[in-house]
Amino acid sequence: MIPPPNVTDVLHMGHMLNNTIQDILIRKARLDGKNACWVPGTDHASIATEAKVVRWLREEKKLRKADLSREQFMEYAYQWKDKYGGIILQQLRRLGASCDWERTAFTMDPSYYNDVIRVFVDLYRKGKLYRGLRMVNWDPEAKTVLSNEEVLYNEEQSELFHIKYLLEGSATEGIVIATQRPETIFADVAVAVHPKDPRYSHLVGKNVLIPLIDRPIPVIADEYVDVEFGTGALKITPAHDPNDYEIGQRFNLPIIDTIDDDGRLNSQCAYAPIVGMDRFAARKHVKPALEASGHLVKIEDYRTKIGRSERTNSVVEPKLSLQWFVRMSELGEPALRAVLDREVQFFPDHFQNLYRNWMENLRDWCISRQLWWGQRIPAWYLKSDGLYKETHIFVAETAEEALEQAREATGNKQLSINDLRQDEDVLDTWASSWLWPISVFDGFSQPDGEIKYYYPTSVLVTGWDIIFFWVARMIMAGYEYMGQRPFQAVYFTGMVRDQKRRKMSKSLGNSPDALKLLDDYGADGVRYGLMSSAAAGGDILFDDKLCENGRNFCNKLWNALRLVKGWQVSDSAENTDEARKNALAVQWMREKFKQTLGEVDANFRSFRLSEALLALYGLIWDDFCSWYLEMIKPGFEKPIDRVTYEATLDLYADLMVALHPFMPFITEEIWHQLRERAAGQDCMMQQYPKSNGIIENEIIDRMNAYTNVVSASRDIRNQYQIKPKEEWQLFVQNTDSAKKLYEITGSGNIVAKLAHTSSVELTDSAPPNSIQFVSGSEQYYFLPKPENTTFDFAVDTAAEKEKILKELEYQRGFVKSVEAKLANERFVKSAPPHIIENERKKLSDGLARIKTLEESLEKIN
RNA sequence: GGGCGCAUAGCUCAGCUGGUUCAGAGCACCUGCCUUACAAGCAGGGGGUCGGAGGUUCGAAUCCUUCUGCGCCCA
Repeated sequence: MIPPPNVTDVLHMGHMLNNTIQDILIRKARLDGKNACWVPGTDHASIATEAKVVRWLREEKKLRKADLSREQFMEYAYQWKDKYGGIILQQLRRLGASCDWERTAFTMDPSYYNDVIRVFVDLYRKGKLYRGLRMVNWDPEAKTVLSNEEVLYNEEQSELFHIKYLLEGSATEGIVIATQRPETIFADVAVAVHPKDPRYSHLVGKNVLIPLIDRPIPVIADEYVDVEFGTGALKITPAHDPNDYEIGQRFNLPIIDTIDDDGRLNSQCAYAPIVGMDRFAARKHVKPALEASGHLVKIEDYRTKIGRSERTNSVVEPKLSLQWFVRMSELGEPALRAVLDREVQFFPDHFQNLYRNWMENLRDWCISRQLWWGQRIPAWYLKSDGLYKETHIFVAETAEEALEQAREATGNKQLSINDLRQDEDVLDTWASSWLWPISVFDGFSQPDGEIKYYYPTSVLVTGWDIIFFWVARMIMAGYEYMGQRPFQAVYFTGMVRDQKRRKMSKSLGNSPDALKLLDDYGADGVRYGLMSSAAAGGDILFDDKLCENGRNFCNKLWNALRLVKGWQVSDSAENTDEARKNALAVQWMREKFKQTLGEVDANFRSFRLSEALLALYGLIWDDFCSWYLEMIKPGFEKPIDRVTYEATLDLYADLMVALHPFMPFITEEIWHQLRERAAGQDCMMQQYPKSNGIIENEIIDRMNAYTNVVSASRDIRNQYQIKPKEEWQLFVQNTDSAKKLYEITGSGNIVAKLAHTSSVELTDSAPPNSIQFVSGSEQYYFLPKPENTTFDFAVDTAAEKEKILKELEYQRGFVKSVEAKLANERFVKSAPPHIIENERKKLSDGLARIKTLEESLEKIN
């Protein structure tokens, strides 16, 4: 499942990471022979898009939203969407995203829109959707509700009033509360203290009187109260503060709403002198009154965050308003169980703790938004009831149906559509995107169609920041409407951060230009860069350097192609000997490939994609390029034998298929360059190489021994400043193990070729003037060819001796620890057999090595 | 206040079921090489005892407890 990006989005780092991961999974699935489907699309993103449209209207069309009708606005909004929306889908193609483009969906497509409405009606009929009070951000100037995003918080200077509420029946005893809003004390319904606060415990349960009006209210105890803040006593005003509202609900307290839509005190306010005044004027008025009555203890200067309307800059008033809610209790239960039972598996799995914590504390979901861009709520009210006082609600998919309901309910057959008013609000964006896995396969309108084939889907890839907004709700919708999970696995990506660990965002301006990155490093380079350090769930600190690695890797791949394609191929008979010698390298490379594929497969199964990529990177760069190609590379201006050449092309092509999910462009290109391909034959449609079959560890160990000898001789060249290309001689002490090591055809050739020696020969005695070294448990001698008398060098015996002594010391310590382990009865008794076996082998290898080292030391002496 | 996570090389991070594929990768650094695929490269090299303390175990970077220092989410 693709998380649909907002229709307003342009490609940024988060999208690139997210979609690269999805593309890797989808390409791998395709190569594994599965019918992989990846539905792309966009989300209408009500708030973000509406804000953009409003700005566009203001700047381009010189129009204000307030001057437009809803219909006009929507027309403009669709115009905007057609012109500027969905750019991101084009940009995703550049990244290589192999979506099923003909399936592109949009959460406001007519059919999708209908699904959302259908679900709303259905939930309402099932009693899982209701209308209730909720605290919203109210702009008293614009007289509109603001979304959280439209409220700007800034520190401002304010005053904290300490006001004494007298205990009922007492002239002196009382409780002092601290508030910034003395004009709201007439809406108070309680005073709350912390249950463990000794200062007030004796007052809990008693009544205190609101100053100036002397209305009694109870003193209650609640954990919410901060003992440190103010006086530790909090006035509870459910109508004018969200937290107070919560406490009021818990204690079943009444709600007294004293402020009208325009910010003026209304008749609910029992203190007559301020009724009709603006809230700030009222505050000014209350101050001297409290002072005169002796209730005002003191006023403190106070800095606090004040929320102001983005549009009018007026101070936002928390206000209770009627909103639509989805009842979460029943929906949440199966969704929680699904994750706990691993019906839906999270990667990394610790996110299920976060999920559980949230799901066990579910609050009902407010799904109405005071916007126009979105699915309009399909609820109608009788106009005669008056705005916001609706007692008759008709929820239906169409206005006609609602009218029908209204006629029936009122018994008035004469009602017309003009007597009804449709709810002005639209639905929360997530109330459409939670249906994505069902709706994109037409699951609601054609329940027996392709939804049957594609649902449940396999994997969802998304950021953990929307685990509640989106993931949890899709799971809920899945069980509610399909009776089963929407996906088997959820892969959580981390956030892309910059070098200072800040989240990359447009407002900070710290996000690299995604398109420029693609230009600079190529899509494959960027994909490599993103993936090489992106373990599931972990944030990635993005650095261009990572993409540089990716680009360099592409370059490496390309150069290897140049090398291989530059070879002349010979079919002549004398090359069969060459082929026999090369067979060892070919066989080794195949085993190594198989071994790595095993790791890659395991990594894919557990979504360790960066591990899989790094395994392939190492295989291709080190094993294939640095070792294998050098082993089989023909001499200057010499041809390569046909057998080895063909085997190499096959290996190379298979490597490209294996790497293809990660770097689709270059692998496709190289795959085509390697051989003539029939039309329609593509790398992306091949079969992923199989890791099955037993791995011949013996050949891998053997090759390890050879490459160690090569490395040791290169080290010596470095030390003695011997030119890499200068041909020397290499002898190995004639022992049973040495004979065995070099009995295989081609083994000596490989070592001699890579170490640039004329050959590797067995010798019974140390050749004079040779440099000794030990590799594995063999003793080697390295010396110039006899004719190369010009070469002037002296063996640094002291240094050689020191090196051997150091190595001896290490090996002896090593053997000692292994011996101690094996002598430990409890170890031998309780450790699994293969561990013990391994320890025994370590011991014998170590002992053989010590023996060789000791002999080597003697020779030097 | 509740919850989640992190601490391993100079930097960014891997390290799965506890055991020589356990201390690893890339970058950075040092030495030598423009070697007839590749200087965006090649060949070598130095560098960490796995945040501190305790415990479980024959055996701990890995499991448990605790402390310290960070980061995030919810309130």
